[in-house]
Amino acid sequence: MRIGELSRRSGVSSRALRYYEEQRLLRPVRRPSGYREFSEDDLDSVRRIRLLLAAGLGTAMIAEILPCMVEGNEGLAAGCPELLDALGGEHDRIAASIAELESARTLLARIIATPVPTPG
DNA sequence: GTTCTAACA
DNA sequence: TGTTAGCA
Repeated sequence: MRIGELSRRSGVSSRALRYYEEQRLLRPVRRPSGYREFSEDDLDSVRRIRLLLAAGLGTAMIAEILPCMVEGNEGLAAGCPELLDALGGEHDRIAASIAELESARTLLARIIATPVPTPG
């Protein structure tokens, strides 16, 4: 299928799909016309890419993970255990970010709740 | 009309 | 990432 169809079926803009190719997340073949030709599997790939992006992963990491995912599943294939370490690191980074944000929120709430001393 | 690349906002 | 220009 061409980029327009994949875009419609995936709900992802053609601009984004070209970007994913540039980031080597997708490898469509080229027709003699120069048009990209995507496979049915690419539709699943796009869904996974969106899932992984939503999980806060960068395109480089996603490029490594994608080949390790199988069929309709969103889990990792047994073949790439080394990725679990990297993902664990990502998980920890997110946890650290959450902790910082919670701290900031608590501080802000305290500042908001603290009454200004009235002169006198 | 659709897609392509490149470039700008 | 959206949009636009100029092609094929």
